[in-house]
Amino acid sequence: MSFEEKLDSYFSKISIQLKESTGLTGNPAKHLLHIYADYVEVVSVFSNGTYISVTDILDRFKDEGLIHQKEKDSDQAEGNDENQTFVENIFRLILEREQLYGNDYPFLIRDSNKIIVKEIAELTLRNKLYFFLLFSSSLSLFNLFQPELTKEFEFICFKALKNFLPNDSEVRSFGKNTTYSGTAITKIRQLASELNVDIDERALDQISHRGTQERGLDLIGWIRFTDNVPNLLTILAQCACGKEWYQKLRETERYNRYFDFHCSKPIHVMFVPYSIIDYNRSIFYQNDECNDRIIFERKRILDLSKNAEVYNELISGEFIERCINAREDLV
DNA sequence: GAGCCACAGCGCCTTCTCTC
DNA sequence: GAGAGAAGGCGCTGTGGCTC
Repeated sequence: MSFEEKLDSYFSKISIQLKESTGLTGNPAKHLLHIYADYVEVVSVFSNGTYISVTDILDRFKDEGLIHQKEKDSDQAEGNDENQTFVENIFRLILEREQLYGNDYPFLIRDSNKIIVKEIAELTLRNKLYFFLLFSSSLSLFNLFQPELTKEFEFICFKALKNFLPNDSEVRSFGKNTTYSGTAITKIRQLASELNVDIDERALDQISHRGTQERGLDLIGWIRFTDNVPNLLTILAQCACGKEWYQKLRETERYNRYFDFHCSKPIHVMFVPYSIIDYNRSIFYQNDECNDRIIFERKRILDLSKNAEVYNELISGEFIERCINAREDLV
């Protein structure tokens, strides 16, 4: 199916709904408020110019089975209060995002309990980049476009890592957008040659000789010296859009065994499209998952996307434009 | 084009933890 | 201690890229 056909198919019967597989249905997971906030933002995108309120989201959660009716009437009043507080907390988080992202935030908040997308004419490229990251973190809602979103997320991360490092540093894509070719072993040898590092042949021998993909490394960046000693500041990066991104945190460590970095250990980093900054407490949500890693999440990626023109290079841009202009019947 | 591999999502099952 | 929900493990499926 071509991209155009996918667009037509998707927008002919559009429906935004939390699926059981997201792990967000059942009872509300209060430690995943940031994921629910993403969902509210997505619903708002499809509301086509109308405010989405706390009450709208409460009704929606009831319809989707996230919020259940209590068996006893006596428990229902307490349950209603809990549900109201839960959704209000989501909107409180959204309000924090408005402060955190400033002009890059593509939504307007009114009275702390209503959200709407900015007027289409007022949306900047940086606002649209925010949408791209939001949709990339909502793959379960946009399953049909998963290949485009994940591939282009890696492209955005490539640009962000380039901007993060000094001008004369080197950044390579080793994942879906790679310029390296051949089997995984061939690609790793090419990379080792560029880095001027020795290879641990025994470790490399553990890789399937028919495997072609990157073995957990999506991006690599390093800062060059003019000498030829492979004692470098090296960044090994993994990009992940899936809800369980934290399970991929250690994948780049394989390269500690493949390469002999002389007298130095590379820095392992993770790029995720999620907005996981807890603005008030100055920590990450799910911070227990990210030990010993530098995380580039939605805010940091957006900040590092200094040239928002990169949005115009995205195939997904057409999808995003259609989303902004779409109206979901259920809202 | 077939076959292989990697990735991400999904569903089922088991185990663990918490609440009553 | 029982029951419910959460968490983790495992295998399957669909998709896409690559080699042969």
